[in-house]
Amino acid sequence: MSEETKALNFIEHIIEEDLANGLAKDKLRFRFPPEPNGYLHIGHTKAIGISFGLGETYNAPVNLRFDDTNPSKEEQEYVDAIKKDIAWLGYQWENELYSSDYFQKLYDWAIQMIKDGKAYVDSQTSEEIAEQKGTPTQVGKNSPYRDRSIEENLDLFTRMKAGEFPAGTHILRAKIDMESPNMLMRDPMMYRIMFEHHHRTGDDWCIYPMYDWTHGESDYIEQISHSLCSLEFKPHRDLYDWFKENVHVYAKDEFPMMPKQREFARLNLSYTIMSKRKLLRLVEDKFVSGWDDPRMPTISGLRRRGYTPNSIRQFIKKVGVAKRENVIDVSLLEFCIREDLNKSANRVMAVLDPIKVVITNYPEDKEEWLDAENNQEDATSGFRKVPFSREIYIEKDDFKEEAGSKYFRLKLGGEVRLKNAYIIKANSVVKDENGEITEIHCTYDEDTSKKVKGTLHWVSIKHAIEAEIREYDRLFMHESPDSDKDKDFMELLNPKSLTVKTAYLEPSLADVKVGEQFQFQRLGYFNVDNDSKAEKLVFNKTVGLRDSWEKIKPKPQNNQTQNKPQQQQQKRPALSVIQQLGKKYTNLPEEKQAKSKAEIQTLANDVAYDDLEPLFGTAVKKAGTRIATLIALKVLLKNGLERNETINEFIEKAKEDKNELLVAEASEI
RNA sequence: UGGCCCAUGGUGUAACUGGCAACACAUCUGUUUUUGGUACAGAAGAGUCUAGGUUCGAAACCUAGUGGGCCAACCA
Repeated sequence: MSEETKALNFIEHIIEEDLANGLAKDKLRFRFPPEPNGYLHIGHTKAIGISFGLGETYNAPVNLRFDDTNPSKEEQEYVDAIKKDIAWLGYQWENELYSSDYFQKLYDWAIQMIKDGKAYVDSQTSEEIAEQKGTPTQVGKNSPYRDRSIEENLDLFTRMKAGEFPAGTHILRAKIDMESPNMLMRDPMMYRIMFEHHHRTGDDWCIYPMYDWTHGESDYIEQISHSLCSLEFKPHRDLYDWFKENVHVYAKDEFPMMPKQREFARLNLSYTIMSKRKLLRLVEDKFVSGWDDPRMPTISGLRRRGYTPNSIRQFIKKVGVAKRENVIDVSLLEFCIREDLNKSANRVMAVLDPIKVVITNYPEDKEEWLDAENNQEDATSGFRKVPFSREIYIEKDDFKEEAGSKYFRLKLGGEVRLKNAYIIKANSVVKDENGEITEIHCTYDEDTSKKVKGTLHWVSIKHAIEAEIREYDRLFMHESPDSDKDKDFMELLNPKSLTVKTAYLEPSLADVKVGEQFQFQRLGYFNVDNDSKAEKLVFNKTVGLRDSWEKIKPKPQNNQTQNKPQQQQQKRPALSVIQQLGKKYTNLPEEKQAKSKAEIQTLANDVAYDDLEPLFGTAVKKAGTRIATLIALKVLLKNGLERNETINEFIEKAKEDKNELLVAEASEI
């Protein structure tokens, strides 16, 4: 709605256009229609964000409607979980509704359609019906029951409802077109018989309406203006419209507006799966502790992991809305949570992988309580006291006996600052019989004004409290575990997705409460897990801090994920580099042109003629690419390639070009 | 043997009825910093899948091709 430079997505464009064409703004109405058969996940937040977000920007009502037409799968538990998650995200629905609220109305309309010859009862088996339906490339055949009389249809259908027939014996179908290229239009099913207890209507019904019939008409009854769903429902749109137009004839006074279905691409996140079925399997096979395991992409999992509603809403905003298949990099999600927590989380000190430091010139019985700032990003957050004493823990990673100048941390003979405390200098180490360092002996200096490169976090050993820390890595090793057709997704699981550690924390954390969030200084953001008790604290690592040291530090062993991108870059074929250089060629100043040219000439030595030839067909207007091709060609010729018809043609054509550089290059041959 | 949808830096999204391809993340440089964080400043990276066409001018419009996705549950 904002009047400023708007970068609207295609759905907003549609709405703006409808508004411009006379749709009253107060007629805008949206809905989010989950089926209560599972937990909501990060993929759903996109749909939620779109519809509820539209409601917020246009100040329009958004209904939460449970699409509960299949009692065999749906449960109240899921209804409750879904409501909780949406509310937690901070969205408010106008009405809490259920498709099952409309069962009677739907039934009445179905009767009307039978009377108008638009629906009929089919009494074949599901196999027979499936066979007659044809395939995407083959048309279907009419059912032998397609031309039953209206009376017979009415009789059968009312008896279906009355429970006179066993499940599977009859269905109600819309009479549309068995030869439609759209399979959904080949006399789709409207009702099936199901003797199942429904979580809301109990045993009132034994026939239940199908999705297409129910969903569209629910939108219609609620007078939804824009019904937004994901791409796979695109083919359903024809049917959505067909049902809608037919019912409109019966109800246009009561329900004047015809809703409009539009489809967007669903969200995919790298290294994670979104299928409810597969997520369920992770739960059932006990690979995770439950739907809310912090590694799960469910909303409840993210919540337990420490993701905030705000961070998720930001994420959805940044992800955008379009119709293109996409895979969002998890780093974007991580950026969003860091951005949020950076402002709000208090900083504390915790050592996850301890090594003991003895400050030899600090008196044994002395202790001091030093001031520590809670959050420098938040002026109101204040200070707390942290205890300092002769023996402290620092991270193992923060000490090396010897290290280069790029290592800012503690090394023998070197100095570092202890955050909120003194500057220490490492003098010697104590080792055990295996040569493992057990203690680092340091001396401290009370002058804290000195400039030192590194600052370490630490914890006084005698004041430290222990806690369990759960660190998480991605659940899958594969970038898109959902789409690998050769492998079952369970094979792609990361066996090291959970690491449990015992950490030492500063004592101010003694009475934290479940859900509280902190930044463990220099390590990352952590929250107090549901399992945490006063006697045994448990923290989850929400996300690490950005770590530029991690990227540059010398790596002891090959890390697969780190090496992969580099390999790809090295493998980049010479020809594609030449093409790229060519693209920019004509825009470069002369000296850079010369440089590019030299580079192309070098690269050309690694190019085979067969690979180069296709470039001769480059569009005329892409002069740069043609120049690069020409330069490379000249190298090949010089290396002994024989001229042929194609080559001559290419050169002649170049000579006639309007681009002078190209002509010049061509003339040199 | 079909129908529909999609194609813009590594990733994701923009570019209003054709007019210098922008923003975010990621990457890389610096500066500041008692977090190798944050903040700030900057850099690199795309002639918009290909080929034709329309036009003074095309990422956008048209045609064809290529590539990807979706469509055959008494699921939603």
